[in-house]
Amino acid sequence: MERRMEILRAIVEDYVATQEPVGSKVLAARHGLSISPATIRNEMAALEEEGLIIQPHTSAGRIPTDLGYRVFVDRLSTVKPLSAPERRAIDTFLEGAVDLDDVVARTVKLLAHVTHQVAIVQYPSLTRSSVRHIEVISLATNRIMLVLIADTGRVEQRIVELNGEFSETNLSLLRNKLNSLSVGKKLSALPNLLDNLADDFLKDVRTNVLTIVAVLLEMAIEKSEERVVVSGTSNLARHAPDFSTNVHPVLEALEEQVVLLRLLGEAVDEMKVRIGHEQENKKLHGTSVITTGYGPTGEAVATLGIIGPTRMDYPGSMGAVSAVARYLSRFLQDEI
Amino acid sequence: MERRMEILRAIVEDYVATQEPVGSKVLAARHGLSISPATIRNEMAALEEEGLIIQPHTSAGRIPTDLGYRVFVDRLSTVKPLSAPERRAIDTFLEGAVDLDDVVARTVKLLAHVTHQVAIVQYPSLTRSSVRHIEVISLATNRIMLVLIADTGRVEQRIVELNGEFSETNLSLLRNKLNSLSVGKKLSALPNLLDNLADDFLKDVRTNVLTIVAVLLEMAIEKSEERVVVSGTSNLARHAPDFSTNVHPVLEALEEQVVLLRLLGEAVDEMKVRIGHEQENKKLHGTSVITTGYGPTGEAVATLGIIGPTRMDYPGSMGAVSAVARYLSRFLQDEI
DNA sequence: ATTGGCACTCACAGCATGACAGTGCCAGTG
DNA sequence: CACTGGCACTGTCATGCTGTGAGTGCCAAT
Repeated sequence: MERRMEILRAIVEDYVATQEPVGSKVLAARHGLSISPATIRNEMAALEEEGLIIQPHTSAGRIPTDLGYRVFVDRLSTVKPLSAPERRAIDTFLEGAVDLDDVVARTVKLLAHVTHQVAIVQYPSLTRSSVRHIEVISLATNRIMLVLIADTGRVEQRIVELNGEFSETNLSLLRNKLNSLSVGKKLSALPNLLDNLADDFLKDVRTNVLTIVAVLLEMAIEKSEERVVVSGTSNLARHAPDFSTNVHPVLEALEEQVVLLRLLGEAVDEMKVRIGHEQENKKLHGTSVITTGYGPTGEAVATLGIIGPTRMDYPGSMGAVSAVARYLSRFLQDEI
Repeated sequence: MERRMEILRAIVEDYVATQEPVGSKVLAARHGLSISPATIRNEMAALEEEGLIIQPHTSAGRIPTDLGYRVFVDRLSTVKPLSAPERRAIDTFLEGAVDLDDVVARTVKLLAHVTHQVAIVQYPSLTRSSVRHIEVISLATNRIMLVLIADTGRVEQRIVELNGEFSETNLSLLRNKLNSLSVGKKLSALPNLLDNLADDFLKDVRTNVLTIVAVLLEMAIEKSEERVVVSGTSNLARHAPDFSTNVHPVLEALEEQVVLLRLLGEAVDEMKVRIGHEQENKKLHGTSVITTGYGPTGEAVATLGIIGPTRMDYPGSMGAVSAVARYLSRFLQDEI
C-alpha cells in the first residue's frame, strides 16, 4: 500500500515535469524504484481501479486524475521551501511600496512571477477591518467627500451630493461625532454605532446627515469585499497546448469579480487547495486553485492565491503561496 | 482606380467577415460588382503589386496586408453608428455609477462588450487636471494622510510619516495655505506654486512641511499618468485559432502598464488607428489599436481604446470607440 | 478594356502503412 | 505468494501517396 502511494507520487511528479503520460518502463528507470516494470504495471492497474490514474488511450501511459492529485497533495507533509534568490526577490519586490494599492499590486505581480501561474490577491476585507479615521471634506456648498480609512490601510472615498447648504460648523460636529463613535471599532459594527447619530443634529440638516451616514454604511458594508486584483494571465498561455478550448473560459471567469471572490472564499488562515472538478465553477474544471489567508496581525483579513492547470507543481506552488502570504503579512504589520 | 479601391474594400470586408482568403469568384458573386472574375483578377494583381494584398499561397485567395487595411481605413468617410440597443446598453451601463473608479470600471467593461475586443481605459490624467481640494488628515501624532482631489474626479491619497509631533494648529494652517495656493490651478503648476510654502512655518516644523510638500508633488506629478484598466482579454481567445503563438505575447504586453500607456499615447481628441506593424511594440504586430481621447469639457484629459486582431471590423469598432468616448465625456461632465 | 477558356499550382483531406510505446496476461521462479 | 520476464495485442502517431478543388495567370477573342 505504501509502495503504491510511492508510485502515485512518482507518476504525478513525472507527469507534471514532462506533461506526458508516463509508462511503467520510464517510471522504473527514472525514479530509482527497485521493482520491475511488470510489478509497476500491476500496481498501476490497482491505482486505476481506485480511480487515481487513467490512461488517455490503450497504448499510452497513465496520467493522474483529479482524485490522484488530491491524494498526492494530502500526503504531502512539507511544502517546498523557497530558494534563496526567490526570497531575495520577494524582499526587493515589496521594498519601497508607498501605499496599500502599491503593496497589493506588487504582491500580485510577485506571486505570478515566482509561481509562473495566474495570481490573485484580495484587498484586506473591510468587514474585518477597524476604523482608523473618518474624514468629511467640504468640496462645494452642497457637495462633500467622505473618506474612510481602515486600520488595514484601506482607504475608501465617495462624493456625496447634499440638499442645500451644510455649514462648516455642522461639518466639524459631524466629523467629531463620527470619529468618536467609531474609531477603533469594527466596520461591521458601524450600523449599530451610527444608528442614532442624526438625532444630535438640528432638524433642518438631519436629512443631510442621514444621507451621509447612509453612504458611509454603503461604503463600509456593501462594497466591502469587492476588490481583487489579478496578474499573470499570460502564464495561462505558457501551459496550454490545447488552448482556445481550454483557456477562453478561464479568462472569462477571471474577469468576473464575483467569480474571483467566490474562488478566494472566506479568509481563513490555513492553506486550501482545490483541484479540478472540486471547484463549483464549471469554467474552472481543468484548473487548480491554491489559496491562503494573510493579515498583519497573523489573523487573516483577506485571501491570496494562484490558479493554474491541474498539472501544476503543487509542492512548489504551495510553498510560494504560503511564503508570499507570510512576507506580505509581515510587511503590512510594519508599514501600514 | 476608383474601381480598384472598391475591390480592396470588398476584399477587406469579406475577409473580416469570413476569416478566409477571398478569391475572385466569390468576390464577383457576393458583392454585386458588375464585372467578371477575370477582370477582378487583373485588378487583384495590381493591388498585390501595390502591396495592399497578398496571397498566403499560390492556390489561395487574397488577404489584405497591413497597408491594405491602412488604405481601407483612410478611405472610410463615416464610421458605423451604433444600433439603438447598443445605445441603450451604454446608457444603462453607466447609469448609477457612484464614483470615478466605478465609472472607469464600467466603461471598460462596456467597451469590451460592444466591440468584442480587449478594451483599455486610462484614468483622467492628473497633469491635465486642476486641483479641487487638498486635505490633510491627522491619523496619529506623527502620521498624516494627504488627500488630493482633482476636478476630473480623481482622488489620490498617501500616508506620510513625520518626524515628531505636528500640531493641529499647524495642520489647519498648512491645509488652508495649500488650498488657497492651489485650488483651481493645474496640477502641473503645483511645483512652482508650493515652492516657498515652507518659509511661512516656524523652523521646527519646516522639515515636516517640506516632507509633506514633497510627497504631494510626487503624487501629483510622478505617479500622474499611471492608471490604466483593461477588460475583455478573453475576447482574444475568441478571435484566434492560431493561438498560443499569437496570444501569449499580447497578453504579456497587456500586463505591463508602461506598454499600455505608450499604446494610448498622449491624449488627443481625434481618433487614431494603428494597424499591425505600424506599432512600435513588436509583441503587438498582428494587432490593431483604435484610440481616442475623452474628457468632461470636450477637451481630452485621457485616452481610451481597444486592441484586437488586424482583421477586425474597423468601421464598427471605430464607431463604438468614438461613441463610448462621447458618452463617457458627457457623463463625466454631468456627474463628477 | 473586358471576358471566357485553359493549363497550372498548391494546399488539403483521405487513406494505407509501419513503427512504437505501452499494456494485460500468463507461466515460471525464489 | 509476491515478483518477474516474455509475448501477443492494441491504438496513436508520423509518413507518404493520391485525387480533388479552389484559385490563379495568361492568352486569344470580343
